[in-house]
Amino acid sequence: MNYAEFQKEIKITQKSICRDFFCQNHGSIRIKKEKTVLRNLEKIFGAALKISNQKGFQAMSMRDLSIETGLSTGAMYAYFSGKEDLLNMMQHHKRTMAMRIVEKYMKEETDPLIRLKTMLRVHLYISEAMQPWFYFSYMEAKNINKKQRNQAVESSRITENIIKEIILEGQKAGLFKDHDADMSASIIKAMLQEWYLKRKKYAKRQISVDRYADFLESIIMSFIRI
Amino acid sequence: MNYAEFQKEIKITQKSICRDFFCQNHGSIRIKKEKTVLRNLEKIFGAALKISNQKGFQAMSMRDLSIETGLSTGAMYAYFSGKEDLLNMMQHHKRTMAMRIVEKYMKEETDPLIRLKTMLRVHLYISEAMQPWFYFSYMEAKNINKKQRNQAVESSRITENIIKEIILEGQKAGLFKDHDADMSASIIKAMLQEWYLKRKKYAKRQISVDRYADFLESIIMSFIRI
DNA sequence: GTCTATACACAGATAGAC
DNA sequence: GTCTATCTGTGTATAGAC
Repeated sequence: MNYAEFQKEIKITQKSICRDFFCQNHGSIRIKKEKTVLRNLEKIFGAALKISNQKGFQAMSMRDLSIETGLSTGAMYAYFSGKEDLLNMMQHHKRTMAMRIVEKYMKEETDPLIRLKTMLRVHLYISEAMQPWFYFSYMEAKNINKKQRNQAVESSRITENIIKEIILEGQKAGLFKDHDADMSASIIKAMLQEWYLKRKKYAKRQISVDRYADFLESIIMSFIRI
Repeated sequence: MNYAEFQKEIKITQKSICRDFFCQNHGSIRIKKEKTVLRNLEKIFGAALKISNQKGFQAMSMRDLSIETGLSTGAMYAYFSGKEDLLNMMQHHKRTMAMRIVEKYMKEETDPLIRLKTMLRVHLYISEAMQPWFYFSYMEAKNINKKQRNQAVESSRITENIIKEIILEGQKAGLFKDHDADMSASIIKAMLQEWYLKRKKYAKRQISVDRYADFLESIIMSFIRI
């Protein structure tokens, strides 16, 4: 699998993300015409990600957002009940989107070695397709409410546990070295996060997500495999 | 070298950090009595790091800072000219402190293998001794002014280049595998950052900086050494 | 040196016209 | 559905007493 294939299969676009969001949240959105909602949600999410990822969500004013979207501040409140609500909505949505895709792909394999390799690629490719969302989610995690934060911590723990379980299976099967599985999983997750946190740096150096994935795979294999 | 030894040799304390700061900045601080300045700078920096690292620098109000330090808002403005100034001061100071220590240690060795190992430990140990500063510096990097940001990018580039140069030397000496040195350096830096970015997680799991250093060394050696 | 009181700019949010 | 106008709270920063 490479990124182009992944994209073709999943088709994560701004529009699909918004459609998905509308299906799950049409209760709390005052506007009812789907086409209008999609058009404006795309503007709002896009603008919020752009401004927040430049200077932080707290530093983004509703006026900033209004200018960037081309909507009035009044109009925006038809799509969310307040600034904090927008933040929580976005955090929640990123999580559910990402989790759903991971689960779909991870169910298909059983061999630990292939599972590990697949897992690496799926995570990298999702974070690439939704890079602004992942960056946002990471940098703004401090500001969300307790309930959401617990969910975020839980979700991150799950990701790490998936990696850990694969490593343990590999060790049991005699394929992997006897490293501390907890620590290995942590480090691997850090290397995955590096991709979306420093994406600009890699773009400047013209390193594609596929090349990054290949490199990661090679170094992880060299320290984890017997 | 372990962390206890490092600490004994360097003695990085909040007080030493503030004394150091005062020596370099007494021009821009209105108060002149050193003892008073040190006492209050320690309060201000401590409080600013605590609150910012909880909810972000932008979200921290001067009133918050005033309550946490026990100083009035008026009094604080005797130590910096505005909130933005405080941020830039802190960013600048973290950089110079860290850089100075790294340079001191890195000049002592020539063998690439030992240089790499030393470099790992020195970086981890500095970031441990100044963890709130490192976390702050990373998370608030977006908000600083252009001049400071360029310095920050430059400083980060230098760190990465030091690692890269060591790897290239090791390859030339026939000690290291022929991996892409740029990528390897990036990944190693990411693993170093992981320590201070997720320090709470490791504290909860009772993993010390020494154990983390040992683990990092072992996995880096296993993928980098021939 | 430090405090209290306050200026005044700007934030988020809403009401009501269109 | 969207806009304009505006309310009200909170933010940073300062002036002047002590």
